[in-house]
Amino acid sequence: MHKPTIKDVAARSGMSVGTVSRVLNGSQATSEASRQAVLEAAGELGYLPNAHARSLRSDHSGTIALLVPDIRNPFFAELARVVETAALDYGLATLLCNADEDAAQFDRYVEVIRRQRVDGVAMIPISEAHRAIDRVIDDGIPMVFLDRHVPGIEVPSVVSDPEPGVAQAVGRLLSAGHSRIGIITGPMSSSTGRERFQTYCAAMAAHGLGIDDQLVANGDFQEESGAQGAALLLDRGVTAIFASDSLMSMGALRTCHARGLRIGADIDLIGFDDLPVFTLTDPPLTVVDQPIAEIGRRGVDMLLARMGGEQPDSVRLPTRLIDRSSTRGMPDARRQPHQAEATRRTGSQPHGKERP
Amino acid sequence: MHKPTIKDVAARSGMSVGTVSRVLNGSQATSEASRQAVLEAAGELGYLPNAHARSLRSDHSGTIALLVPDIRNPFFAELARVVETAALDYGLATLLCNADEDAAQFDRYVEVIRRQRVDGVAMIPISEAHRAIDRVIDDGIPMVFLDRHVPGIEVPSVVSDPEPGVAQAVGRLLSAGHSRIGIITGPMSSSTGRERFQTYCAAMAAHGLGIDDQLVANGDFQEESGAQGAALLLDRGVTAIFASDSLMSMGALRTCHARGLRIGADIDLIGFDDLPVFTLTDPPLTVVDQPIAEIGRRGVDMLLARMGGEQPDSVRLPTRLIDRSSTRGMPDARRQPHQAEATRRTGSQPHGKERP
DNA sequence: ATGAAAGCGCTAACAT
DNA sequence: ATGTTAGCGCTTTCAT
Repeated sequence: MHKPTIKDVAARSGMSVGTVSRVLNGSQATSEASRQAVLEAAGELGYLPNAHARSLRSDHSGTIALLVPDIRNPFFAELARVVETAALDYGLATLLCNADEDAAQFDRYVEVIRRQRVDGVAMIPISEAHRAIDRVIDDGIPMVFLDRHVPGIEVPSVVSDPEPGVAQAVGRLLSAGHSRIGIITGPMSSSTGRERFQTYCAAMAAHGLGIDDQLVANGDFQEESGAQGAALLLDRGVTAIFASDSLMSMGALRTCHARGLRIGADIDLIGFDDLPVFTLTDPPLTVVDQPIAEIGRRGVDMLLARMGGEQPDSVRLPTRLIDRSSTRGMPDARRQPHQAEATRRTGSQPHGKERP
Repeated sequence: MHKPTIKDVAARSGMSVGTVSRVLNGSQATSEASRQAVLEAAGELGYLPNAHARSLRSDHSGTIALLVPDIRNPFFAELARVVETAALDYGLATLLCNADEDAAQFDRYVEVIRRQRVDGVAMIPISEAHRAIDRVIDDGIPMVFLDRHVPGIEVPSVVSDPEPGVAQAVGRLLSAGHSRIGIITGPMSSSTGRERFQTYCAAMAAHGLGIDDQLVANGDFQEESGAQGAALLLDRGVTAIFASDSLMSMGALRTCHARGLRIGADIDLIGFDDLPVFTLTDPPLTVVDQPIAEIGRRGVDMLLARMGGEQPDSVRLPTRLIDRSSTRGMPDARRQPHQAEATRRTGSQPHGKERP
């Protein structure tokens, strides 16, 4: 019940605490004999160093914080897993900070992060939390942004570039004969919301199509806003909908179902972010996919570089379209949707994120 | 950049560090005058206590660990959110430990937990990690089990009782005319895998139906095993399938789709665990639902009780059937599945977990 | 009510 | 190569 300290190990091994510390940390030279003695004593005692004592002295805690807007969002859950696994590979434990879509909770977690003296922070920023983010920077805690960036804040980021995927999506819809293509946007306060909207506008413009207000419904990345946005757009007579994230895609799906609309026939729908379940929805959903695993992995690498005093450059990773059955250009889709999907799935694993 | 310490606050306020500490912790008596002076100085300095120094001295860290098998599993993601939010309400930060379905990673995290001297552990145990779990207990770290329990380990748990939901599920299938009802089980090494299987057997027996080997496919709570299990069961001529978790339900769904089977007509399917997206699958899925939010909340309450030295009793929370369209007893379901669902959704919010 | 001082477990100088 | 020791920032006696 009493936890052995480094003193106990020293006593048992007949070495001094200094030597014990040195062998345990692999620092400096130690004789093989004392190494053995220390390791044996530590093993027998079941000694585990007290992380707090170590942090207090050495000023690094062996932990990073991951601050996400909403862990229930499958995109962030997946990202959390990638980050946490990559961090553990570097010997770092991850403090999960889930803002739960609440700026106040975001602030509370920033305070936790600062008290806990974490070695680094991987954050999906929300712009309402500008103040709190500044505090982290002022504290000098190394930080990287994941998925989103905040203009005016000098923090390296790894985000995806919506352009290629969105251009393909709009192209897909256009070649299926649509011209009134509505969009359910994310919040304009987030870089992802803005950029997905802008690339959609650009893609439309590239085909000579302007954007009028009738074509855009403002959402907030939550399912409910997707459902409402779809309803709005449908009432305005759009023939195709592009939803800016997975939760809003689900909302749009729900609205179409509720209205008895056949997606891919009566109305076309393309989502943003892929989820395993989107191959099983009615119908399987065509989506713009982003490379989550790579965002997470490179994010952690970047954070480690920052922790090492480097100034890594921000990176943008490309998105791409995954063509399934929610666009009418696939006439057979309604009849044998899953056969087609099942066949395609045996091919290469895009971004390595599909389940085995 | 240099972080102010309690000494800086003491100097600035003209008080001693002892008084500053007392004011900051609200412990013992302090005069109103010194209170003001200290608080003002702390505010001006932007002082935040160093959590490590505090932990080292006072032997409690203000953190708990949450050890989950796989954060990508939506069930655990939701549970993580509930636990983390409840913990924060008590001023506790949550260390996310994602075993990633890997016993070795589970062990590594247990070591992290022990070094970090967390105040408590909320764990979804995996039986292969018996040894690691024992270490936590030996260390005297307060712990509770969530979702699963491990026979022979004396740790209070909050789990759901599959019986009512599974009995309803089997009853539902039986009254739809089935007799060859197959099950895709979870691993028998987990209490949830075992109990869901046992309650299924009991429900079948209650109706005079025995279980032969042909009716059971062994799964491991992962999607792939659900897909394979469904294939196996289908080949053996079952007419209905019960899948023991949400990922395996998705796998079963996938297999049925790939074979061109119409669920709710050619084959009936009931899953375990509800997910928002299951209202949108083809068809909407009938499931046994468990009260995740309550499991998480009561788990944290129980952990706090343990941390306070109490010996709380384990609790079991009931499951229940959510009847959607994947059983043939709903002849209209195939035609207007979502209309029906949409209507029902406007009713009471079961377990408060459906999105608004 | 407050100050002085010990000490939590550890690492890193500084000795030797 | 190893021992000795100061001190990281804080809480908590023990005095006063």
